[in-house]
Amino acid sequence: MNLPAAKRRRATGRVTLNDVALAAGVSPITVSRALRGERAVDPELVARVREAADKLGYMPDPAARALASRHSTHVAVLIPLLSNALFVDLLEAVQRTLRPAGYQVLIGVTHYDEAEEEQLLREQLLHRPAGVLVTGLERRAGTRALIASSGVPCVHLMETAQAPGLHCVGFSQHAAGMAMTRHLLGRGRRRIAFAAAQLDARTLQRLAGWRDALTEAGLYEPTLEWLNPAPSSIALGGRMFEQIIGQRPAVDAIFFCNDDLAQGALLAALRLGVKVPEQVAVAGFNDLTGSDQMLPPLTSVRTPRGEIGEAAAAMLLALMRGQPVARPAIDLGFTLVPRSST
Amino acid sequence: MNLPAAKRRRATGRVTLNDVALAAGVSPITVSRALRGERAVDPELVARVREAADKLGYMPDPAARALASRHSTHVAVLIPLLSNALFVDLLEAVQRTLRPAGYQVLIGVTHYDEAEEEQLLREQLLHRPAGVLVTGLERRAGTRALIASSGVPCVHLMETAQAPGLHCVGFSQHAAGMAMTRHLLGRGRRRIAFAAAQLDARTLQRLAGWRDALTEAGLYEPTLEWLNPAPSSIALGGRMFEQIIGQRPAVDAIFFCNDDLAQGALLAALRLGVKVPEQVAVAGFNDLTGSDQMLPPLTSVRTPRGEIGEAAAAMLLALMRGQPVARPAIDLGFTLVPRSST
DNA sequence: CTGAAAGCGCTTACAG
DNA sequence: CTGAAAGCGCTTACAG
Repeated sequence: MNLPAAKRRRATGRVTLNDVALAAGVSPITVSRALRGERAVDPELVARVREAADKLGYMPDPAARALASRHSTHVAVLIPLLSNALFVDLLEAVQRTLRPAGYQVLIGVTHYDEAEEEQLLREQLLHRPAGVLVTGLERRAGTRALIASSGVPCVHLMETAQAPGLHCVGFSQHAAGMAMTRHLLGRGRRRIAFAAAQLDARTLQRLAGWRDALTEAGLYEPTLEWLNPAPSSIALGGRMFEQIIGQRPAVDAIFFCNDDLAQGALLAALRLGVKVPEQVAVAGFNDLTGSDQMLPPLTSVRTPRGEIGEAAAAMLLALMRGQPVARPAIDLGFTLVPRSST
Repeated sequence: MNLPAAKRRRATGRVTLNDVALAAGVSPITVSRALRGERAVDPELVARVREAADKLGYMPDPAARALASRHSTHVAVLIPLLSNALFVDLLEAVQRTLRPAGYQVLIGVTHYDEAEEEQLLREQLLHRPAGVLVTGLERRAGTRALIASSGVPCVHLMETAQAPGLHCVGFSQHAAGMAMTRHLLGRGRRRIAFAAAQLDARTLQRLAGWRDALTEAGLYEPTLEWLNPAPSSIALGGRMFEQIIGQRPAVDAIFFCNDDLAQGALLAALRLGVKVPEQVAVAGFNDLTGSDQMLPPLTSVRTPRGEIGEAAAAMLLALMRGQPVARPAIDLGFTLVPRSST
């Protein structure tokens, strides 16, 4: 190895494609192709290259690869919050599916802020991600344009709709809102309040489902809506419960848009001595951890976020590989979980 | 713009450093230096370059930058779980500090598995991160060697210790364990059980703190330790509470290693009709969301994870910039939060 | 303070 | 099926 000094000047000590090529006695480009399993390379050469690569401990440099191919192995994932267990479950499932396929997940937390989402996406796109996963279907026109013009494959999480070129995995938030409301109606409740925080797009779809179910039953009344734009939390659920019970004692059921609110409500009921479900039924959404441990156990809707994360990641994988996608819009449904709180 | 075809062949349409250089009438290298604020560049030139870059909407390519400089703008962060709010708070603080400085966070979830941690780090290191953040001080020798030989600056989260070359931000888990135990002793408790799940390094340090405080008081007894390697959860806390109360009715206080367990215990107590704190006091750790809403509100230890995330990220920032670090080991303390459960 | 040259480690696009 | 050439878009190291 008598390379001229100039050749060694910036040597990083890293094992490169070239080293493998020399060891295997082929050209670098053949190593590249053999290792990526691209095109037809003589199986015997592939074996020789593999062996040399293993022996030298060769690992491709993602930066060089990204620069040359104009695609990194990053996948950008944009979620509203990390403090909602829902999105953590989603993320874990995405990571579980994408990592073994050789992709790195870049997480962006939008805090339910459309401007922040656009800014994050703009930054992520600089890294030439191989794919993008975003939460929900609604966003700024600028953000949508950014995605479209980037040409990067994109799958939408948590909601589902049919539209040309749209890829999404989720379930009908509206139908889930209706289902829970009908469950409460089925238990004989007549004054069913809807209590929500955050008021993001999906919460509003559940609200619409509740509204439609009550209207259908001839029991809809605008004053039964309790909407609070503040972030969802156990403490807020307690306050909302006190408020509703205090101002509308005739309410006989409260459908909270998320389990943390409902859990807070159950704790407040215990504190206040309000009997659940005798005096008022309490229902939640998402079936978060702890809901089955509450007193009484909380009726909720189990949402398939793990499955959504996996299916969306699998769909993105196909898109990134240029493979055909059988169903571009997947509805994974939901499960009503009746417990003693209703 | 009459470039020969060959010049345009692989044009990406992206605005490059070269485009800015042409527009500003300087060499590309001067643009590079001006934009990075490196060395002394004529202020007038800097202004001209900035203007040209803004006008063209130039954004540097991270892959090209990483390849040439051998450092990406990624920071790898290794945490045990995303399903513990503690680490989510940590992560949010890290992101909040690192993103404005131009760094992207790559999250690795180790699931409390040392082999997985090593594997994740190995993958992350391929991306030539500018820095690494890891949770805790204990890990495999191989993982430590990987960090050391990479030469990438590394800061340790959640624990603190003095050692040459070691950078860490945290607090004394042992002292916190002692403090809570002494609080219980101060409330007249004499048979104080310690109930833990997961059994990671930090949990065991709290256990040691509990043990030392009880030994000091002449009240230590091995059978008061309830250690379960299963993942921590509200449901598990309920089961452990039932078990302890069932098998050792004389226990007059239980110190749970994490708030989720303690919350589950409080719910189980309600279910079983066990009076808290009259019959048995219940304490938790980390002061997680909802603990102040429990019935009775849960006594806990507030841990400064937000501050830890910020301080660690700031320290890493200094290391990545080659700046001196005043204090390589920062102890941010903790706060005992007494509530009605003890 | 500024620049021309070389190179980071890969892949694309073209030949054969 | 295999390869030589060129290039991806930056920064390093050396001069001046």
